[in-house]
Amino acid sequence: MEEVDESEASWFDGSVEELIHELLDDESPLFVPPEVPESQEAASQKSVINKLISSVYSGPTIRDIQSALSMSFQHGRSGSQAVISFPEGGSGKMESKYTLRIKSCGNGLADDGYKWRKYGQKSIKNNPNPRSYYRCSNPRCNAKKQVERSIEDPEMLIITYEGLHLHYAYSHFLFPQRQGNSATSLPAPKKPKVQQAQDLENPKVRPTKPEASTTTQQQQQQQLVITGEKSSQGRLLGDAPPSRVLREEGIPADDNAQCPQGLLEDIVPLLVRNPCNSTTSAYDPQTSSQATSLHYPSSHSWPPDSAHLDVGILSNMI
DNA sequence: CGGCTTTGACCTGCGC
DNA sequence: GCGCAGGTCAAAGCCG
Repeated sequence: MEEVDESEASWFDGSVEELIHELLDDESPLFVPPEVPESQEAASQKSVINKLISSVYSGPTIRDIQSALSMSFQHGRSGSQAVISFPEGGSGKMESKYTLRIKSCGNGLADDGYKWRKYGQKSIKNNPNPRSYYRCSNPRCNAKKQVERSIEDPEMLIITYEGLHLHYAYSHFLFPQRQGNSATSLPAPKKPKVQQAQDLENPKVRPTKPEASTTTQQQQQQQLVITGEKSSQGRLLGDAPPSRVLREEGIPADDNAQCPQGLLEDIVPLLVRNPCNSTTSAYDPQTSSQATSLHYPSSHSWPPDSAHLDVGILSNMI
């Protein structure tokens, strides 16, 4: 693996445009195979695998991210605000991990197009809100995510993704033609049970009437805040499936909105890319699952009413 | 009946 | 080595 450039690991505290310019220096694909201490044999095996992955993985690049983010901000209407910052990185250990912070005013759930299965919940020290652990329900996929609420802002969801999805997003298969909004195209979520689960994860914050709050949510969507970490190589790293070619450059926003599922979705979740497409819909925040891990509809982990995104991308490299 | 959530127990890593 | 905190397991129960 390449050397860590500590200078790149510092927090970036500027506008999204500035960050994008920074990032554009790097045209490398986002997917970087993890590097861990390993035997020579294992290393050589991994090398072969990496080559295979490289041969089929041709994106997304930082430019793709830029494209997506730009699109998101366009959709976000006037007043969209994005602040991207990178914390100190370079712990030395590479992690295919990134965190997102989502300020939600609805059910507090989010949808990333994947189907998750909850496998644990744990109360965290100094945080009254428990942390939930989810695994991709695809048995061959090692992607995981943790969902917890911020201490400072109970409406803020902190979602940590880890691992790579070795498959397409479920929504890609189920709703390949859907128009822009994953949420609107979804069957109405069932699951009243959610409320119970929701109380668990968010005992203090109770969503008000979702219908009534729609307007407010749309207004709040105008604020988009992204923070995060990037790899010490200046490379964003997410749990992108390694097999999809993504070319968003030159694609009209609308076209892109019609095919929101893709590699980029794994890096920049659906809502980040189309934050405003997911308003007023059949999506009922009150009935959607807290667990985000039932069937596809309820497994959508990005609430259409999310008003505030705080994306952090962790990828500490050696 | 299958798939999922819940939840207590167990495992593991880390700091002291 | 011990204790704590975080992460995972797995049995039980729920739900459609």
